[in-house]
Amino acid sequence: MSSDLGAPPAVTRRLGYLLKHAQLRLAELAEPLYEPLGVTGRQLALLTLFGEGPAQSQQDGAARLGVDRTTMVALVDELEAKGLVRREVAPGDRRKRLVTLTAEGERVRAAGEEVTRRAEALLLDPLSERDAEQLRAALGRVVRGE
Amino acid sequence: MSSDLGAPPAVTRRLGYLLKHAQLRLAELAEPLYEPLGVTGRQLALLTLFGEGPAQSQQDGAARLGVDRTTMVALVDELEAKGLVRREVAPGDRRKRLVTLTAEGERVRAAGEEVTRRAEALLLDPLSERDAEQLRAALGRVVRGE
DNA sequence: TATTGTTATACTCTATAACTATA
DNA sequence: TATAGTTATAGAGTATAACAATA
Repeated sequence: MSSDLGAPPAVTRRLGYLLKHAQLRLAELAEPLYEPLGVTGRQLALLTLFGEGPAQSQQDGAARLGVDRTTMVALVDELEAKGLVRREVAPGDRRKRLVTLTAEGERVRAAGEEVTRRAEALLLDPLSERDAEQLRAALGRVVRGE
Repeated sequence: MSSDLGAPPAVTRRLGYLLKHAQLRLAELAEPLYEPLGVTGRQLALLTLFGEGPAQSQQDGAARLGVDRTTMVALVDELEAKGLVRREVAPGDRRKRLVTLTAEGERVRAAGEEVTRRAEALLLDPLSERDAEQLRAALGRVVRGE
């Protein structure tokens, strides 16, 4: 009954390992599906971000996404180059740039939403409907720290 | 009753977002605790990997960790430079290098194991014991694709 | 003075290609 | 010929520092 008892502290049980590999698997499943849309998963996430609610500035988006504002510049550059978003000077504060979706951007966002749903379904396939919902809820609480 | 109905397709509900941010939060919580040990979370994961079961080659470790074998070279270099692991030519196949923990490496691994437990507990704090266990189980199944 | 966006730059992480030694 | 380890190198992704415009 020394350290040989009990399960070995397998790397594969660490949350760090599990989170990283779940992410890898999701990317593997989703990226091929995104490709026909001409965007990456990250770009699609940005379209989702800027597509919801009232127009947000780059800084707002960066904060919500948890990236630096300099990173956001490059990300928005990509989408703008593809004609999926526009930068507009914010009325009332001319330092800010509101990022809004073009008609094409909205089209891609909607199509991407559907594809994302499919990719997530593939990832969650091993789980029951209920377990999948609980996983999403648990992750949400953990991320929000509540 | 157009697209305004129903919940908005918030970025924060995407699995990609949730997994990434759960990982970020875990890193935030854990890294400060690892610092006194003089290792990063990644290095500790490697110690856990090579500390369990029979001695594994670099290639074995790379496969289990899901990284390239060239990446593994650099990772093992770091640990070797700190005197935490040794490379030994595998008896029976002199191409392979078995990675084994030094006494000091074993000491750090054990201390790190404890610290990891604490960091994970902090991350999972919002969840009940049972929900936390279900989260880990669900992630495990999703990662293994079963 | 502080904030938003921007650029230049550097750092981390990771992989691909080519080499050496073994098999 | 094929595999394990290694090196050199390049590509993502990200951040820090410094600057311009605006508040």
